[in-house]
Amino acid sequence: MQSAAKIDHPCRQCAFYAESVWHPVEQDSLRSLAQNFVRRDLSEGEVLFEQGTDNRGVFCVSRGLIALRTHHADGNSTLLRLAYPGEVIGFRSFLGDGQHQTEARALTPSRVCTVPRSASSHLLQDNPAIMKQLATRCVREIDRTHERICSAATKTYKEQLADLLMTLMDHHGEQQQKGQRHMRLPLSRSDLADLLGVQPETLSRLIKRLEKDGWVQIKGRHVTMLSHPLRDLSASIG
Amino acid sequence: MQSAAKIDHPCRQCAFYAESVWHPVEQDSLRSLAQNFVRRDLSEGEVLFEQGTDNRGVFCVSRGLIALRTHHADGNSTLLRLAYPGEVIGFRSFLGDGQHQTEARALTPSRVCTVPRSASSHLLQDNPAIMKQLATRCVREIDRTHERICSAATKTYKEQLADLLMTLMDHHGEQQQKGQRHMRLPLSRSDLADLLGVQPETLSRLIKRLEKDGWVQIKGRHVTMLSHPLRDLSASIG
DNA sequence: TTTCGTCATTGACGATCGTCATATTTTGCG
DNA sequence: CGCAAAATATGACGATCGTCAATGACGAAA
Repeated sequence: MQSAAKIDHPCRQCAFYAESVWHPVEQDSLRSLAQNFVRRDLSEGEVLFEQGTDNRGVFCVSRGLIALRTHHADGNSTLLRLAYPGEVIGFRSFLGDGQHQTEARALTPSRVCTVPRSASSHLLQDNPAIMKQLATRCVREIDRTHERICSAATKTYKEQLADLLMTLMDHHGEQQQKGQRHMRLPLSRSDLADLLGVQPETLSRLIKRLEKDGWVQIKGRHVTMLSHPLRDLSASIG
Repeated sequence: MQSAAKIDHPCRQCAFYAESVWHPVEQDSLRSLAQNFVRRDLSEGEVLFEQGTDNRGVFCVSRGLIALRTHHADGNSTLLRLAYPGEVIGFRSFLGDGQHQTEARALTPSRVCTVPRSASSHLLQDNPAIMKQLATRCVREIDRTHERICSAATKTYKEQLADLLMTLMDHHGEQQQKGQRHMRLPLSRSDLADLLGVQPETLSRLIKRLEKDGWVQIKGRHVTMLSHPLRDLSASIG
């Protein structure tokens, strides 16, 4: 854990900071909250918090990609969701029983803004505006899980994989040339399969099917896809 | 909408009331909140709120069973979740953009405690203790959706159906005699299939398989199951 | 009671998925 | 550069699911 960076706002990409700009009325309390921000950089594969440990605060993803995973009693585990930049994680245990029910691991080199529980719990707990912001985060996560349920009920695995690849490309796409976009895939095949709820062998065949359609090319962790047509894939595939 | 019942606590089963007992420190604000409770009885099939309408408050289910469903642009719809007694619904749109993204329909004759938005929005919005309660509701719903994701990833449809039937039996089981429990199934086959994410034909075959195991007997809406063995079904089925 | 419409079940068949086994590729390290 | 371990891909096969079509059961209204 680094020492707090108290000069200016330590995390301009942080959604908390952004909202303090959008809502000037609440700015004072949020500014004092920002004073307690701690910036932390995570290397690839580094764990932000482990399942079963005490909640130490609320985290906002600034850069990179964080995977939230639950480990079951039988040794298996499930990749619950990915946290992209701008999203807040850790509020579930912060508002709940105080214990992380998931493990948070950086899939790429990442940066998070930490609001330590010790330093500002009273500020978070007793301030209705900030409580509402946290509640809004919860609402967004509920929306996301609802969308996921609808996706699972409506779309095929092939479409879901296409959607996932497009979202990843939006966040991790590097350069764009000759109508193609490229990225380094931040997830392993196992993680991709886990996220879709299929077996790794099935995922491999899903990838092959997408490649046969010509929408995308995946070799190892190198992903290349056409810029525009893939955008319509989830709608066009029957 | 009925007129408010202001004598005593109108809804003793309501979780809001229950928590006001558990946390005496917050009792005053919650008692004044309870003054605004409106009790509303819903007949089977009646709609509590429709998708796309403005949020009119927060609802707590006292009795019965409420189905939350989203209608998609293509005419299809997805049954997102069931709300059992003690659960709070409507807070998503209350805390969010103010518009219901789901339709709430009573599957059985039900009773809900309504906290009208107009009467108590300031109380809900400006009181950190109540905001935290609402946030806690959000956390619980996130937990439930996470469990659902894990179930979908881990269990077979057969096990998921067994789990669902057991949960329904816990809430709607009527009498218990000779080691058997009985209930009137509160959901149609289509709704059951929707909740599991399968087609109605598949659900019918899932039921047939459960019946062949001898765990349960389902004729129309009449469900009879053994009291104890089914409890272990989800663990024993390989 | 009869009729009609809706809901539920059943059958058949093609497509997809899970599982196991085996090959191939990639990755990390010496 | 080369090797070993891990990750990924492929093949085969049984089980399950979705789809379409047809049948059967149930309830509401005449």
